[in-house]
Order: sequence, then C-alpha cells, then structure tokens
Amino acid sequence: MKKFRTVFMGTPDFAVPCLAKLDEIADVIGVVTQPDKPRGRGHKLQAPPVKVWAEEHNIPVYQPKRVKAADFVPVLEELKPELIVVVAFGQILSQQILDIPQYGCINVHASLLPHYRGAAPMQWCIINGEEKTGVTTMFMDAGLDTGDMLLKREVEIGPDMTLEELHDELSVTGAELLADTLAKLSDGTLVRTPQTGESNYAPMLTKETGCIDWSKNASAIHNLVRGLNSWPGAYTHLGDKTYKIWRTRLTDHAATAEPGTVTSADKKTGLFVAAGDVDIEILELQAPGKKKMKAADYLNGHAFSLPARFA
RNA sequence: CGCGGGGUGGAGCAGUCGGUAGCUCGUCGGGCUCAUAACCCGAAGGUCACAGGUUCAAGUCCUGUCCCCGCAA
Repeated sequence: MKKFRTVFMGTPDFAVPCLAKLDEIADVIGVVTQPDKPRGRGHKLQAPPVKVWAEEHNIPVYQPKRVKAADFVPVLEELKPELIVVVAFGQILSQQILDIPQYGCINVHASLLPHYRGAAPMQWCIINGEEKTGVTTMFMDAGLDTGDMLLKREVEIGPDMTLEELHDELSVTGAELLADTLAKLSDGTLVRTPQTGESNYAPMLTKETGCIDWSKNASAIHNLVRGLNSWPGAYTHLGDKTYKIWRTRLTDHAATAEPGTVTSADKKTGLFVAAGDVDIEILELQAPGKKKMKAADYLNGHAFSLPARFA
C-alpha cells in the first residue's frame, strides 16, 4: 500500500485514533490543529489532544488561527502533501487549500451522510432518538460536509447509550474506516458517491440545548440527558440552583403531577420526576459545586423538601 | 493572577461563640417475620486532604501546598 505523504488536520479527542492509525499507514509530515486556548479553571492555556499526541510522536505541529489565512496557505503548499486528512478540525478549508494535495482532502465524519452534517452529529443523533448512526468518509468540497462519499459504516445506538460511549466507539470506527479508505485509494478502487436525497444539519450545541423541558415526553428528556453525557450535560433548576442530570430511566407510570414535580425522593425507591407523559427516574445527578453522584447517595445527605418542582 | 463552592469512618452530609466527632445509608453479627427496599439489638470502621503556626486545648482560628467541582471563557 502506498504511504501517502499526508497532512493531518484535527483537534479534539475524537480525532486522535484517526491520527494514530494514519501514522501507521501513511507518512504524516505535519499536523494542523487549533491554537492552544485558555480553557478550564484559571485561564490556563490548554493544548488540543491532537497536538499532545503529535508532539509525543515527534510530528511537526502547526496551529494557525485561520488555515485560510494568506500567510499559512504557503506553508501548507511547501509541505507538498499528496493527501490531506481532516477529522473534527473545527475550521473550514478554502478551495485554495482543497486544491493543494493531488489525491484530495479526505474527511472522516461521524454520521451517515447526508444526514447530520455539521459540528455535533453524535449529540443530535442521540438527542433525536436515532437508533443507528455511523461514520462516513468523503472527498471534501467547498460545502459543509457535502463532498462525495467514499465509505460508510453503520453503528447501533442502544436505548441507553450515552454520548461518551457513542463517541468512543465512533472514533475507533472512524479510524478503521479511514484505513480502509486509504487502502482503496491506494489501489485505485475507491468509488465516489454523491450525496443525494434528504439531508439535515447537526449544529453546534449551545447553552440552552442542555436545558430540560419537563413538559416534553420522558423519552425526549432521556435522550437529551444521554446525548449530552458526558459533555456538557443536561441541566435543570430547583429554586436558584442548577442541577445537572446525568442519567435517567424511563418508567411506565403515567405522570399525574405537573411536569418537573418531584413525585418521590426516597433513598430506597429512588428519585422520580414527572415529565410530560410519564414519570422519569433520575439515577445520577450533580448539585452545584458537587461531583456527580447516584441519586441514592445524594438523597443520603440532602433531603428534598417535598413538594419540590424542577424548572 | 477570571468568579465561586468543597476536601470529616466504604457512600452522602452535619459539626453553633475553639474543649479530642455525629447523622443517614452501606458493611458485619444477632433477633423478629410467610416475607421484605420493613422493624429491633449489637459491632467494626475516622492521624477530620497535607505541612506549618497561634493556644492550656483546633475539624473548628492564621499561613502555605495539593486535589476535586460549578460558572465564565
């Protein structure tokens, strides 16, 4: 198999398995990732996971504020990559960049295109209650995840699967699919398939995305909770405090109380809240300033003074 | 130096104006019961994050360090 002279572009954890796999099967001459940014508590500058991995493996790292910038494109050109592989990079590539490598730019995307194009496909798949998703490789074009598809692999989404679990699975699946794609590219058997049929977008998550609307059906709330676990988490309010809800379970008890009402808070039987249709059990939650904990543990030290209602 | 909360027996919490630690759950043993997420009796388990300091005496006051968490980015 041909060892493509390749530039890798990617940023978060999701991209690391792809980079690692690429490093085995291709000649990775450079890694482009987002600049270090002050993140987390106390303004500390934090390096993207892809940068950390690349440095550990002695691969040159580039962190342009904008890849499209006039002063960075020449840098890319000088690297003379035959191929560019992009995985969760976080910046849009210009046509000028797309034209640099003679074998093109290949992207690994965490959905079954043309569904869930965009920034947060995995989250939205779970939030929307999809039962399957997958990864797709494509030749990039100037649009947002609109390029010709190459290979695709499906993955089941279990009824209680969390974002974290799906993320970890798809990141590995994505790396495998990338390897398959490059193998076919190498022996000339890759087939391009244009994206046709209905498409939709999975936009970036915003603050409000995680706010629980208790008047919705319990299954919708359950999907929201697991779709945002482990990041950024679904939340709700009780009085002036914000609680994160990390894990829930559907019940078959029809909800009789107003949505959001805590119908039972017993450490033996559990913590139950009324949703729009049925009650939902909270299995794991997090109070402000506290760690996430099981409902029973929480109730051990904090008694809910009923009646209480989340909003 | 972004703001703020917190580190107390296995878990979650309390501990007021400083006087060597308490609650709920769990665990172990025993009892009651047709039975139990029930109840009763008993037991084990903590150098109160770490290091200094003040004091007759510190979980409780002061200083420094480490770690955890929420917000904001």
